[in-house]
Amino acid sequence: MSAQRSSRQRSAVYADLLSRYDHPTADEVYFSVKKELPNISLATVYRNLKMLESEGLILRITTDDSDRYDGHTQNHYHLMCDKCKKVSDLNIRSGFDLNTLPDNEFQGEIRSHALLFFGLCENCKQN
Amino acid sequence: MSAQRSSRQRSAVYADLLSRYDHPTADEVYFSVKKELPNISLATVYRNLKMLESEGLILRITTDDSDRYDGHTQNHYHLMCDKCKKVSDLNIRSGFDLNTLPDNEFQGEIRSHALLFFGLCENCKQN
DNA sequence: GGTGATAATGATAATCGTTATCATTAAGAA
DNA sequence: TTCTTAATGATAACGATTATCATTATCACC
Repeated sequence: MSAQRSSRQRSAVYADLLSRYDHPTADEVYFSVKKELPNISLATVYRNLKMLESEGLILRITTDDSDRYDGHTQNHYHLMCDKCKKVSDLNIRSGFDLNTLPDNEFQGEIRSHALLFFGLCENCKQN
Repeated sequence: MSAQRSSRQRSAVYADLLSRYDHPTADEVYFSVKKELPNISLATVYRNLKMLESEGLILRITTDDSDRYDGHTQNHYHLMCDKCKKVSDLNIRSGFDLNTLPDNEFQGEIRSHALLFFGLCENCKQN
């Protein structure tokens, strides 16, 4: 019943994300993977990004513009630069668990969160 | 030069957001305001939501689906329920400033952040 | 190493939230 | 009241993402 099969396309999409740290959009992954698999379709890229995300192999970063993807799933956050709009990695002081941040009155259940910082990346801060 | 004028439409959009706590989408605001101003256009709602946001009078909550709006700008966060998909308010233990969370190695500048929690709202947790 | 069932693909149409366009209306200063 | 032009309503356009569907390719089983 619905066993998953491998495909060169999915492997290529995943390998592309593992090889880079610039948090590309689906479109950017598409053009990058196209160099190796010229016939790949944009729909296939979207499909595989979604699959890889649901398997927990990659992260999707929701922004005001297009979503961005990250092949590195170790715990970290992201900064979107107000000036150059690039997304960069941001490490957090250890010992924090954001999911425990809500006050004690909250009777629901926190399972996860999405956090995106804004400001100036290191490059734009210096120039 | 480009003085802003008032309009019944903008006032109605703002009043609607002030009167509710359910973080409606643009579409939901549209149908709500339509009761008072039957001829209002969806484009006008979008325009005014954008204006009000840029003036800092309302908040926009970016989600995977449609954006949602909040007329109450006191510092607080939001939870999107995994089950019912509603967005509810979430107060945070005082004393935290998330913008200081990145470790000391970061040489850029944090100005703001967007944080959305996921899990179960109080209603869905109980049922 | 075939072969058959079906998961995955490529091409493209469709969807949907949001924005742009533009002729018309209406604030509000003079 | 008049005049300038900001704001509106209607709707076309846009862009990111998803759905559709005929074709291709994986891989469990012989």
